[in-house]
Amino acid sequence: MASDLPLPASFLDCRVPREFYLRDVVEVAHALLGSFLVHAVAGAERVGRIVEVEAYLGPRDLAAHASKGLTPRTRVLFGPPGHAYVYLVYGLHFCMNVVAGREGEATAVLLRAVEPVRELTCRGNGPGLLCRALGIDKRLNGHDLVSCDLFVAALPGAPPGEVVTRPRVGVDYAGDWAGRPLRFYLKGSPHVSRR
DNA sequence: TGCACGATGAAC
DNA sequence: TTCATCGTGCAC
Repeated sequence: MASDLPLPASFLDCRVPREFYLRDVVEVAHALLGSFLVHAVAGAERVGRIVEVEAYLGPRDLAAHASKGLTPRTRVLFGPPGHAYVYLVYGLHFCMNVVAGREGEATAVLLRAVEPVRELTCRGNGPGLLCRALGIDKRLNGHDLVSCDLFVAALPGAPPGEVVTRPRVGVDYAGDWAGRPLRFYLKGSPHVSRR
């Protein structure tokens, strides 16, 4: 791993609390970089270190799903923070967001890439691959992240490293919002998605 | 009820 | 650059 800290036998003790998500979405996006996404499957912890994220700023953000308003699909986005918003893109791949901010703000962080740490089935450089690697699909939509089977963990004192800021990927349709610098990734990580 | 189009990934 | 593949939102 990029930061060769000793890893715990189980990441559950390092799980972040609800308050972690109850902050400004850009702040949460930065806090997620360098932390760990954990999915416990059949007794095994699948773990990836988050190296790339994007922030989506709610209904006013034309690139965000929340800009469609409250619909059956965006229900989870408008709900309480610390929950997973998982959806199908292009009929093929799943993407996972973390709901952030206050309930009703519908702000969220898209998890775009992880560095494989433990028990991953493939590489995780890209939002679709990330979900595939960790075994995340639509069934986890709305799942509480303050739980024992899908959660974010942060090691105390883990140095996140230098962060690169760029426009978000694949949102050219969003007008003025397309160019906003809301994509963040760890500089030099070979596990970020390309483009 | 139908239709256009994705917050992608992989192949050509 | 093209294509796979299907849920969603919106037009009609």
